[in-house]
Amino acid sequence: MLKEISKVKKENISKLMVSFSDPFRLEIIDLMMDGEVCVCDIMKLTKLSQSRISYHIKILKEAGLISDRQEGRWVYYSLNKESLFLIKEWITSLTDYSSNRKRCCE
Amino acid sequence: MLKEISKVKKENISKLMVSFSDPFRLEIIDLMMDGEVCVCDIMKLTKLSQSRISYHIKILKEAGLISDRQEGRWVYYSLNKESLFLIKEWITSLTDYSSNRKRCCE
DNA sequence: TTGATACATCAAAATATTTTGATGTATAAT
DNA sequence: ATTATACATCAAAATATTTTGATGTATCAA
Repeated sequence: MLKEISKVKKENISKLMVSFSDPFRLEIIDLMMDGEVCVCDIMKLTKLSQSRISYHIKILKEAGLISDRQEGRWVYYSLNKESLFLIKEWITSLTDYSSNRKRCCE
Repeated sequence: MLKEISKVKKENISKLMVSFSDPFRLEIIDLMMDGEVCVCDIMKLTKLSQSRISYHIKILKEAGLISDRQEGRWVYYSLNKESLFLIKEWITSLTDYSSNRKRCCE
């Protein structure tokens, strides 16, 4: 249950969800499904400006959703499976809630 | 793969993610884990103002994350398991991406 | 060592979201 | 009928996020 997940984890979830909440970030995430990509790849494939991409990449990185690896002039970004697993776990805890109806306001 | 998920579904995902992106909405979702709640419940448990709660409820409802059921003066809200399942499916598709590294920018 | 490439960072402007307080509507109890 | 409760809606203000264009840094090639 979410209530048993620590405050730290809850804040992680919150940040991860925010990182998912922008359509352009979803696009970028989409591109990362096939493996590593660099900013120049994203530029070619999305037609977003370089600084705009860097901004969104930063949000994703700070949420812990992606990892980076530098190689010369290029920085390769890829999805962080652990974070995805954390979210999946959380969603699962939501779907498993007890459906006992209870009356309120009485 | 996300690419195979239809545009409509993608937009659903986007809206669902936005609905998850506010800490107060996460709190409200949390409360719904144990079953149905009404606005007055949420007011008592979160100390948020009534209109503020109504606003967030609206976002959650429009994203399809929650369902409502009126009974007299009260409106009971509960999590919509189908939507949660959709998200879970999507996250799963992300975790299943092939990890074949590929070079870019060359 | 000069110039080009890949990307990050910054501040300002543009835009979007959230909050507040007031008002509106429906239900129900007196 | 009148009043109270539960909630929705609205417009304005407050706040947060995103975009833009400029500048900065590191790497590499000539």
